[in-house]
Order: sequence, then C-alpha cells, then structure tokens
Amino acid sequence: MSEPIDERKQRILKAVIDDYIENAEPVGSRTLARKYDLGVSPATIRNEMADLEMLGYLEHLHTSSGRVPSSKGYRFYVDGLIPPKPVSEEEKVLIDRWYNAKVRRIDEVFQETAHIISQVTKNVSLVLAPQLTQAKFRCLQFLPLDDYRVITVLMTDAGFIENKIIKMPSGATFDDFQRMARVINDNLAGHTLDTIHHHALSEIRDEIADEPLYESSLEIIHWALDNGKKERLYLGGTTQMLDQPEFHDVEKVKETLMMLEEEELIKDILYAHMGDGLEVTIGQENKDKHFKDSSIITATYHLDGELLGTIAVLGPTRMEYAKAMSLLEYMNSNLTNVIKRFHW
Amino acid sequence: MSEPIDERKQRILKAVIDDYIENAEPVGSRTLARKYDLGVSPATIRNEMADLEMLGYLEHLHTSSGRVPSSKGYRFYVDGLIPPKPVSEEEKVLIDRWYNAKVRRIDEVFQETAHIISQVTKNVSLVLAPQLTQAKFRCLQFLPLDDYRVITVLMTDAGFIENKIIKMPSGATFDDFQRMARVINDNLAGHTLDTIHHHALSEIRDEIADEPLYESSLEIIHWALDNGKKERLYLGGTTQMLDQPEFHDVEKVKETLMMLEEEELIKDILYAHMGDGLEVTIGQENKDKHFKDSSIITATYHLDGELLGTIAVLGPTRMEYAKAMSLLEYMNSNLTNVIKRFHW
DNA sequence: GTTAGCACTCACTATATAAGAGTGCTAACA
DNA sequence: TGTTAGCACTCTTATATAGTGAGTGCTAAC
Repeated sequence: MSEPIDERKQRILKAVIDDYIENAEPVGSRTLARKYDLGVSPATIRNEMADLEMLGYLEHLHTSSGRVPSSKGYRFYVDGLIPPKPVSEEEKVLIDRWYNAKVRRIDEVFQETAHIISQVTKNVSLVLAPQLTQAKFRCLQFLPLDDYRVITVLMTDAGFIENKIIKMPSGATFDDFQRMARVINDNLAGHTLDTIHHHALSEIRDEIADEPLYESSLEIIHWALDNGKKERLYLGGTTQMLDQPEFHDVEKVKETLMMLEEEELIKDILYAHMGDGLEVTIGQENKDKHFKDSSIITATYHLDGELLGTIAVLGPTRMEYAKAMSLLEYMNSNLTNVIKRFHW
Repeated sequence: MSEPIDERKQRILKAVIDDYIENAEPVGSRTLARKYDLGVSPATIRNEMADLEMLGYLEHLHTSSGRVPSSKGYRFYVDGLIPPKPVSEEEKVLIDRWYNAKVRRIDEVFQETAHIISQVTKNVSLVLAPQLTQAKFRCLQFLPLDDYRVITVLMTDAGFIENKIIKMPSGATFDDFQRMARVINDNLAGHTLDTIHHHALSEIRDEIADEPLYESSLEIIHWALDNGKKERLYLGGTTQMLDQPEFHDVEKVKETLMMLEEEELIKDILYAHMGDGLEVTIGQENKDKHFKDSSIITATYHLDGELLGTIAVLGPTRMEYAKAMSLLEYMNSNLTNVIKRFHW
C-alpha cells in the first residue's frame, strides 16, 4: 500500500498536483510532458501515473480523462513536496496597513483578520474569537446612570470588557450597588468564568443579605456567565469562494453557505483542532461527511501564553496549501501584536 | 400614456402579477384563463393584455412567450391592487420568541432583526443600526483598571454605551482623570456627537491646563466621535436569496454579493429613503443602475420620537410586496419595544 | 364586444454526429 | 530492463438538426 515512491514519481506527483491546483482540471500525460520539464515522454509519464494511481495517490474520474489527486496524494504533497511560500515583506506591510485603516474596536480585529485571510487565499476563512470561559473574572464595577439605573462593567483577565444597563430594585441606592460590587469581586476575582458555581453564589447571598439586591446580583452574574460562554465566530470570503470553479453550480454554493451558517457545526470543527499549532486536514480525513471534498487548515493563537482562539482557512481540497499555510502562520503570530496594539 | 384602466384590465393585471410573483415565469392568456376566474376567454384576455402592454404595464420578452410586469405595472399593483397581508398573531408570537431566544446584547437585536426579515421574506434584508452622530453626548466616566490604565465608558442619550481601555500619561493619577471627566462632561453634555467642534475643545484645554492630560482627553474625544460616525449595517438572507429562481446563475449571485459587500453604496441607498416611513422603490425607479432589476422596501424606526435607523428588504422586482411591506411595518413598530426590553 | 380558429414565432428538448483529450496496451528501441 | 512510439478505444464536449409546446396576433364569425 504505502511503498516508498521514487524521486521521479514524486516529481510527477508534484507536477500533477501543482497543475490541478492551478487549473482545476484533470491533468493528462501529454499536458504534463509539455508544461513541465520532466525529461521523459508522455508514455513514461502514463506508466508512472498508472503506478501512482495503484498506490492511491491519484484518482481516475472516468476511464479516459486525466488524473486528479486523491486525499492521500494531497497529504503526501503537503507533508513533503510543497515549497515554503513565505508571506512577503510587501504583503506584511499591506496587512499591517489594512489593520490600521479598518480596525477601531477590539472585535473588529477578528472581522478584519477573517477578511484579510479570505482576500489573500480566495477561500473562506474562519476566526474564532477568544473564549471568555477560559478567561478569569477580574472585576465588576458600577457607574451611576440615573436614579434607578446603573451601568455594569465587567472585565476579564485578558482585558475584555462588556457592559450592560440594569435597573436598581426600588429602594436600593447606588451605594448598595457599590457594596454589592465589593462582595462579588471578593468572591469571584481570579476564578475562570466557567468555574463559578453555586457555592460561590450562596456565599454572596449571605454577605449581601438583602433579597432584592441579591436578585440583581444574580442577574448580573448570569449575564457575565452568558457573555463568557458566547465565543464569537467570524466568517470571511463567502463571496470570494465563488471565484473557485468548484462553485460553478448554485446548488453547491447554497449547500456550502447553509453549512457555514451552522455556527455550532463550524465551531466543533475548529475545537477539534484546537491547540495543535498549524494543522491541515484534507478531504477524506475530515470526520464530518459534509467536508469530504474540503480541506481545512487551522492555527491557534495565544496571548501571554494563554490559548485564545483559532483561525482557519476552509476550501476545496484543490487549494493553494503553501500560500494558505504560511499566511495562517503569519497571521497567527501577528494577531497577538495586533490585539495588544488596539486594546492596550 | 397613463389613461385610466378599467376594472377588468385591473383584474387581469393583478392576476398576471400575482401569477408571476408566484411562479417566476412569463404568464400567458391560456394559463390565466385556466387558473383565475376571470369569466372571459383566453382570446379576450389576450386583447386586454395587448392593451396593458401598450399602456406600459406589461412587457414582452420575445415575440411569443407570455407577459411579464413592468416597473410601471408593479407600481400600479403596489399602489392599489395588493390586498393587505398583515402579520398574523402566530407569526408575531414566533418573532417575539425568536428575539427572546437569540438576543443577549443590544447589537444582537439588529442582527436578529435582519435574520427574521430574511427568513420570512426569503430575500436579503438590511438593517442600519442607530447612528450615534445624531445621539447626544450624555456622559463619560472612568474606571480604574490598574496603576497605569483606566477604562473609559461613553454613554449617549439613547442609552448606547461604548468602552475602551486607555493608558494614563506618566505622572497622571486616576484623580486627574476624574477631574478631566468632569471638565469634558460639563462642556459636552447635551451636544450631539456631530456638533462637537474646536471651540469646545479649546475650552476643555483651558480648563484642564495640563498638556499630557489634554492629549489623553483628545484621544478619548476622538474615539467618541469615531464611534458616533460608525453606524453599523447588518445583512441577512444572503443564503435565502439563492432560493429565488432569479439567482440560478452563479454570475448573478456573485455580482449581487459583491454589491452587498460595498457597505457605503448600500448605506447611501438607505439614506436616500430615510425618514419617509414605509417606501417602495421598484426596478427602474432605482437611481443606481445596479438595482434596475431589484426592488427595495425601506422603513425607518424611531425611539422616543427620535429617528434611529432604517430596515429594508432587497429583492428581485418579482417580490411578495404585500408580505414584505406588512412585515417591515410590524418589525418597525416592534423594534422600539425590543430595544427597550433588552437595553433598559 | 367577445370568442373561436389558425398561422406563425420562439424557446426548449432530444438525438445524432463530430472533434478532442486521454488512456492502456503492444511492440520496437537503446 | 526501462523508455518510447503507435494505435485502438473510451468518454466528454460542442454543434447541428428536427420536433414539441406554449404563446401571440389577426381575422372572421357570433
């Protein structure tokens, strides 16, 4: 099955895949001999291709009509044949400029990251923004709004901030809320949002010792937890992907778009690859059957050593792996800087 | 040109448009006679249709093959022929439940509004979220974060809140920032964000009388203004629209999606109809040539008497006007409640 | 004023044919 | 023994042609 393949076979395999990635059409021996400098005749190439097919690296659509790489073929290509294609300095400058021009608020960083990736790779990009569940509760503060409302500001360790207006129970004063903030902060500071449980709540209840006020604090804590659970997914390139010949059929487009709208499905895919650095999953290697014709490249990014989120490129198996991989690698390492720049 | 058309012609015109809206195919006299109870023979219908074409209400694609409504035909239909199709009570309940299930933060209201509209109408929906430029500056407050950073919280009249972390100049203390907040609030409170000009800034400069601190306040005010300028556009239904036979061609899909990505273009369209209540613009009536085959229905929503934003449906001229119009009307009046419910 | 009848148009479908690209095999060659 | 040329065969794609059906417009009869 997996016999070693000699250097010439590798050269031919690489040529087939390069050509197929470029032209999206089954490639035959004649074209190969003409376009690539392989030094052998089409007939020889035919023999070698037949061998490569036998070994599972290439596939035949119909009896006649050129060959197409299989998942195994792409895998071999990705693991050993592709030349590194680093992001050029000009591209880096462009990317930096783009961030500067477009990003004003922290959440826009993720949207624009998705945008950049899809623009460069002409494929769909996915960016999973930081999951606050793993962030630590830092503090909660109140600001007076008027006689019966206060603004609640929640802050986590990683520096993310959320706010919400809440009503004060009748009879309560802003001072009561200040006191409540102290109680909550003392009890919850340093805990990750997903480890705040009932026993903490009951302590808070005891310390607050006022039913309506406790109700308010519950509302606030639940809101904080909800916020923590909701990591956000940003998509990019759903228009660019139409440039790929794979999507010449509207049904295919619809199917793909509908799949992309299923946030939970997509998140699960991204979770599956979380924390493993740069990872490429090709066609058949995908567990979900919807993705048997797609490849996914994922990369995780960090901040101060803490895992923050995932960025990914999703496209047809016929994808410019070299380009996408080095771009993701760069975006990945760059994202930390960008977040710091715009948020601190 | 615009001679009055008698009752029978109107009945026939309505039947043609109803049928075309339903089936997306040119409608002929025979089909019309069979499906609709018009009480006359196909031949008579043919004569009437020929008249309606002469008057500009119908169009012929090819010499033979049924008729299709013109923009003028749709206009007449929308202005006088469509039966009102109010949102049913069940639908209202569903919509309410949907909001409750999905919306946690204020900005999600707009996203979900777009989502609901597109789900119901099977067309693209556009929601222009409140423009803060017209909102009044209410107040600015600071919260201490650590020794060298503070959280800035900006609040506008309509209750929208934004926050940002900023660095303190070396040597400055949190008390300095508190003082700065007072100065800024005294000078700017009650002004709309787009009327904050240089003379206000120079007064602030005089009162603060400390260069690094003034720099910080400038940074904050500019951030506030930037926030005000950036009204946000939410899109929905870019997948649903593929169900319409108008989009059986991928090129058409791509063209439309690319147009929708041009935020400025779309915003301009929405601005053009701002403040006019419910408005329908049909095909040729659109000034922008990209929209000559599309119809746009817009509605503006208000909060406490103040104009807030616009919601719209964008689709092929062959659109279920009755349904879309009553839905927009309802969403429109309902949006105020929803915003209040989730934000106050 | 309405309707039946009829010739005509035009798009759409199905079928046949031809062209082109590619394969696999065989046999000759270095 | 590996490489190559040649050739028959397969299968897709493009093109042309004929047939079908829905619809119109006109005329003449009711």
